[in-house]
This record gives sequence, C-alpha cells and structure tokens, in this order.
Amino acid sequence: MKLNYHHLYYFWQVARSGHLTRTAEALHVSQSALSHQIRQLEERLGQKLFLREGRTLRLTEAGRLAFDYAEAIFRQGEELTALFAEGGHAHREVIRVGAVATLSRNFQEEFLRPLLDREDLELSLQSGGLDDLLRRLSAHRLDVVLANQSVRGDDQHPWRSQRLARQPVSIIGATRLGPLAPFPEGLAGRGLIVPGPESSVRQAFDGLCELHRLSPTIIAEVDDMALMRLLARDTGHLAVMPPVVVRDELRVGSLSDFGALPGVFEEFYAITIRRRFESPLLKRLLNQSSEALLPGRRE
Amino acid sequence: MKLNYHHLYYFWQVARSGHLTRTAEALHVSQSALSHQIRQLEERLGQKLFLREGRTLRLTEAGRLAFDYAEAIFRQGEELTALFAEGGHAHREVIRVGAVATLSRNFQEEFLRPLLDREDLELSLQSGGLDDLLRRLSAHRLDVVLANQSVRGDDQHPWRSQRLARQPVSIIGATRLGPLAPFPEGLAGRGLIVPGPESSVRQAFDGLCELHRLSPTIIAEVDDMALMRLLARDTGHLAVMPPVVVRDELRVGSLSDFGALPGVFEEFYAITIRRRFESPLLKRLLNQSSEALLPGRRE
DNA sequence: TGATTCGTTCTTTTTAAACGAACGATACCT
DNA sequence: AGGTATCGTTCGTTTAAAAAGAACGAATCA
Repeated sequence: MKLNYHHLYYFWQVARSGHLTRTAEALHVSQSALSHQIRQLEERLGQKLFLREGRTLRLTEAGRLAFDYAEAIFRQGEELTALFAEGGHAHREVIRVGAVATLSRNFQEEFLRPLLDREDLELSLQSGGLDDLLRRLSAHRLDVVLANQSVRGDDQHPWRSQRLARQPVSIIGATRLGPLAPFPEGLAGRGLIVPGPESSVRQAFDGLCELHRLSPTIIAEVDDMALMRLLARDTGHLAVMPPVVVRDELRVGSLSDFGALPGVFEEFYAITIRRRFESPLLKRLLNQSSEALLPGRRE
Repeated sequence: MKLNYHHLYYFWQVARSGHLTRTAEALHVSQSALSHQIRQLEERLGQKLFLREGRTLRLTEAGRLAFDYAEAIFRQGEELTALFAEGGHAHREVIRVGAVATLSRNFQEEFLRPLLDREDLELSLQSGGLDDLLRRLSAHRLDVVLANQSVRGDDQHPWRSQRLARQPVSIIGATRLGPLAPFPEGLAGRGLIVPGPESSVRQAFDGLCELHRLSPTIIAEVDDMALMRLLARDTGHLAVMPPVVVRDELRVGSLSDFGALPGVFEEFYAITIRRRFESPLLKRLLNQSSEALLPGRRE
C-alpha cells in the first residue's frame, strides 16, 4: 500500500495547470493515460482529489492537501536533478556545520581549523538558535551542530551528542580593577555578569555560590559569549566565563583572569544524527577534535 | 530527462540500510531488480552513487547528496500517505494563517473572527518573523500571511499582497498625563515611543516631524505592538500607534487618544501565493475582510 | 440545435520492471 | 591456503503496468 510517485507527479502537473488535456499534451501522453493514472492515485489514497464538475476539474480539500505535499516533494526533486545536471563534474565534499549563535567564536574557529585550508572541501557554516539548528539537522540540511549543551535523542530524532571540549570557567575582569582576592572573597561588593539561567555554567556557578553562602550582585545575564566579552572589557564588572573566550585580551593584558571556579565548566558538544554512511571527513574531524580539545588543553 | 522517483526510492532504501540483499528481501523484490534500478538512476543522474568496494557498498559524495534529498522527499511522501490513511474520512477544510509576531492582536482577531465559529473548519495560526513566514508560504505550508508591509513578488516567489486595512495612527498616552495640545504642539518636552525605523508608520511619522521642524525625544523604538501597548500604559511616555491596538484601554479610560497624525497610517496586508485553485473560503475571507476593514472602519 | 470541447471508459499494444540462473569477487572459517 | 558462504552484477526471459486509440457522454457555445 505504498504511494506511487509517478501517479502523484501526474496529479501534480494536472493540478497546477487545471486542465487535463493541455497537461497531457505538455507531458506527451494521451489524456486517457493521465485520467487513468490519476484515478488510480485516488483509489490508492482512498479519496477523490478532483471534483469533476461537467468538463472542468476542481480540487477537493483532500486534493489541495495532496497538492501542497506534491509541490514540496517535486520541488526538491527538481532541485536535486538541477544539482546533478549542472555539476556533471564530481561533487566537492561538503560539510555543513550549524553553530549555536551564542557560542564562543574562538571555539568555533578551533573546531573548523582543520577544514579551512582544504581546497577540495566546501564548508557551509550556519548560525541560529539550537531548536532551529536541530530541525535542520533532522532534515539532513546540516551535518553537525555545535552547541554548549547536549541533547537527548529519541526515536523520532536520533540525535547523538558528543562532548568535544570542557573549558574551565573563571572570574574575568578588566586588569585596571587591580589585584583581586581569589574566589570566593574577591566577589564581595562587585557586580557580576553571568550566563543565562538555562546554561549549565550558570547552574554550576549558582551551586558553587550556595555552597559558599554567597549571593553576588547580578548585573546582567548574557548568553552570547561575544557580547559577554565586550561587556567584560568595557564595563567595570566581573564576568563569569571561560578564559578561552577572551584569549586575545588576556594575552594583551587588557583583561585579567582572577581565578578558575572549581567544578564549573563550559562544555561543548557536537550533535550529529545517526546515519548509516557517515562522512569519513566528519568522522575524522569529530574524533580529532575531541582528542585535541578534551581536558586541559592549553589555549 | 526526468528523475524517476521509483528508482530514487529504491536507492533511498538501499542507502539507509547499506545492504542490497537485505533491502531486496524487505521490499520483496529480487536483488537483481534492485541493482538494475539503482544503476539506471546513476545513469540518469550521470554519476555513481555507490562505490562498489568488493561486496560492500559505500556512498559516494554525490550519493550522500542524493540521499539527503531522497530523505526529505520520501519523508514528505510518508507524511502524506499517513495523513490519508488515518483520516479515511473526508478532510475538514483547513486554513493556515501566518501572522507577523509584532502585529496587533486585535487586528489578527478581527481578521480571524469569521472563521472562529465555524465547526467544519480547522484553523492553524502560526507566528513568526516575516522572512520565516514567507518561506513557509512559498513551501505551501501556509495559506496566507498577515503583515504590516507589502512584499513584491517575483518569478521565484509569486507573492501577492492585498491591503486589508488602513488604520489611522495617533499620539497615545496615559490619561493621567492630563489634556494635551494636538500635534504638533503637544509633543514639546515629551518622551516618545515609536515604531522601529523599518516600519512604514515610522517613516511617515519622521516625514511629518520634518515638515513641522520637530525633533522629538525618542525614548524607545518598539516593533511589537503588544509591547508598545504595555509601555504606553505603564510609563509616562507618549506612543505613536494606531488607536485600535489599545481599543480596550481607550474605552476604559486608562489611555487617551491625543489626536490622529495626518497622513500617517498603519497598513495591514494579506500576502498570498498565486495558485490555480484557491480555497474558496480563503478567497471569500480576503474579500470580505478588505471590504469590512478598509478605510474609516470604526473600532 | 448541432458542433465542439473535455474528461471517462474500454480494449489492445507497448514499455518497463521483475525474475531467476550464472558469474565474479570478497570475506570468512578451519 | 583452500574451501565455502555471501554479496553484488549481468544476462535472457517473463510478467505486470502504463500508454495509446477509439467510442462514449456531458457540458459549453454559437
């Protein structure tokens, strides 16, 4: 009881033009053949797709529904054939990476570095929210999603999260603030910029504060690492963030690392979809990334 | 030179399992038939999809590409058949409306009102950004998009914008601010909340200010009408917005309309896609909406 | 009213898909 | 190593599905 895509194609063509005879001519088949095939589709689906009103055809509600699906299906098919038609030559390898927009750019760059100097590779990098990216991953429009949290897969969405890196998290602030006692003393009377309440870093940090009976003054909750970096640099407040994010500023000396927070880590995950044939390049990339970036990598 | 979806289906099934023989058994065809059909697909596309390495199959890069498309195509097909299989009964009429999230809720409700009390109709209402909604419209996942700007269609995207309503725009503020001289005098020394610079209302308002040699103090630029309504109610600032948005507050008396701005209008558009068979219900809805809501409707 | 257009239905013809046996290559086992 | 089972390919043959073509009926137009 499977759908016959040949029938659906004929239906689609007739539905978009509205005329059986003209469509038959355009497709170089007889109208009787068309009529018959469409009738078979209706039988298979169990519902009328056209209302035959005299000698004109009108779509039924079911037909409208089927038409919308057919449109989506055959547009993709056309896209596919176009892709193969133009590029008669061999296809370059493509890796499509989605990155959660709030992720550290340094981390993204680190991950992509092995790919950047390869001439034979086409790299597509897309930013967005995690939900959006996961949707694209499920639709096979992405090969991997970089995120700072893991997701659990289920039957519907066979996602697989692989931890790539685990960065220590520190108290970061402008060097001009002068020397600061290490955590937890140094925090007294200071404003803090912290990650949003959803993030794992924030939750670990809150736990740590509770342990030390601290209730620091939260100035801002910021999810975007790039923004947090700017705020740490340009305000007099302290930020809770991984030092790797502000690597350059630490080297130049405009920002200082006032000490790592014990037990607080920012974790990075590569989310992929289980598939029979994985791209060997992607596989290699994930393996070498988790080896290179995993614990205690100096940056 | 058209794509054979039957071939593609076989390829898809083989590619997802990785084995030709097992797939042949599962599909109740001989392996020779499968092998032959896949070979034909390769010939049609002009490229190898599998690397035959001894007695194992591996996807080529082109194969990976084709597989992703096949996945998208046949998932939709399965969705379609599932839809018809469960709902053996006649399909209820469906109208899928997308509304730009920043649009006045009152306007949306007004538009949808004729549909709400119909038992025989299934209504789907989706919010989002204009770009996102237009994409869904093009993919036939929406029937109509409500927006506060018109879009021009092109060959790729045969959009059609139809103006539904044109609302006057006023200076709105908390009643407790006391009586206010009409525009432009009343604005002197007041903070203003205005729509964002992209909106047509804002552009018309800026033009009006220039005409009167006014440069009012902009407190905030807000695109979301619901948010603007809250700000007008809860702050001491004046807002530039259509009175219809705060209809309830005006009636209760918590907000006052300090006078319409000449020549400034908020316009509402219904964006649809040209198609052969339009839903008669949608057609009727658009017609009666533009009649009912067009100029000077009291609200 | 009669010619014409357009979709349907039937039978016959043509085309394409499926089968099954033989073959070749590879992996596995002892 | 050498035998054997497994897996994909390639044939010629068979079978099933799609197309053609003619006859029919209903609606449209002059």
